[in-house]
Amino acid sequence: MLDATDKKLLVLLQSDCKQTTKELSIKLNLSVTAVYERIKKLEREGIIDKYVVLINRSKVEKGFVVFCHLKLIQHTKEFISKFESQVIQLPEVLECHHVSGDYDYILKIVVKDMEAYREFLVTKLTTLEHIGSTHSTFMISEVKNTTVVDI
Amino acid sequence: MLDATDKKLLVLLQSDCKQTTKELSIKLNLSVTAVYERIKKLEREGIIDKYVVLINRSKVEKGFVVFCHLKLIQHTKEFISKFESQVIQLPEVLECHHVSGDYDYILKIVVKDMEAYREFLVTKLTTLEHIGSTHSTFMISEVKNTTVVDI
DNA sequence: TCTGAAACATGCCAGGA
DNA sequence: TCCTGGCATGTTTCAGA
Repeated sequence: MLDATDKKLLVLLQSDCKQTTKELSIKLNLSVTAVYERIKKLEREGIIDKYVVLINRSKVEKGFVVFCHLKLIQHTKEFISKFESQVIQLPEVLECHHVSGDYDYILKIVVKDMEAYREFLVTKLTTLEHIGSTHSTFMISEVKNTTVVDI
Repeated sequence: MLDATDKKLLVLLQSDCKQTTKELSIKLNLSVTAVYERIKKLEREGIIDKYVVLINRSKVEKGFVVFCHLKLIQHTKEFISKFESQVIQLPEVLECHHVSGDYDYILKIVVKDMEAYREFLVTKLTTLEHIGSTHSTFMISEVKNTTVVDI
């Protein structure tokens, strides 16, 4: 399993994966090779999933974030899997979570502005099959948004 | 501004930032140096925000995701900024969005299991000042979760 | 599982078109 | 903004503890 050094390493990499193994080795009091092998192990085990760039959405005209709560008209297996396979295809939908409660799904949608969202709703989202109702909640400001999981 | 090559480059880096500039140069039909300079430009402009590792939450005992809708008792500037500065400190809270609608905030919280969430609610979240009410929605399954913004 | 050194690949900076 | 070339720096492998 993960020891304290692995956990520390994961926190460091989650904040900045461009650090060299040398920098990491200093922070962890290990040799360069030791760090290298620990990283490879974490990759092999699938704990490290991927290395990605995070971009500044507001600088590429994607600053408008909407949380859309959505209900299906029925909860048959067929309707669910049909809806899910279609929603995955939509690039505006960054996240789709099947959830408990009044609504079936919570979607996080990113577009340019309100007009683009209206267009998305009308031409894309509500044209999916089996959708009962939707309820849109608009983001006013982003207080916190991190990908770093504290282990 | 961003030309088509920049956009393609950003999509590639958002999916995998460990690709070498050589690999990218082939995919983009450019020289290694040209790719290198475009990346540096995107970093300078702040469009590329950071390079991070994404981990597999379920493999590190953080597979339990909760969306918590939260209301403040009042909306004075003081209460808002106090709440926001405190919620940022909580490592279990990956996201906190100030939103329109019935609730003031939507939080995305990641913990080990229901018991850990109960503990978090009782000892951390509800001890913050000025909180009116909360409504927790539990994730049943993750249909889609990407950081890639289609530009 | 760690260390240290050696081979190899890549990142990065000139200089010029 | 692009290319070619070369040096510096990084990654990766391997033997040995």
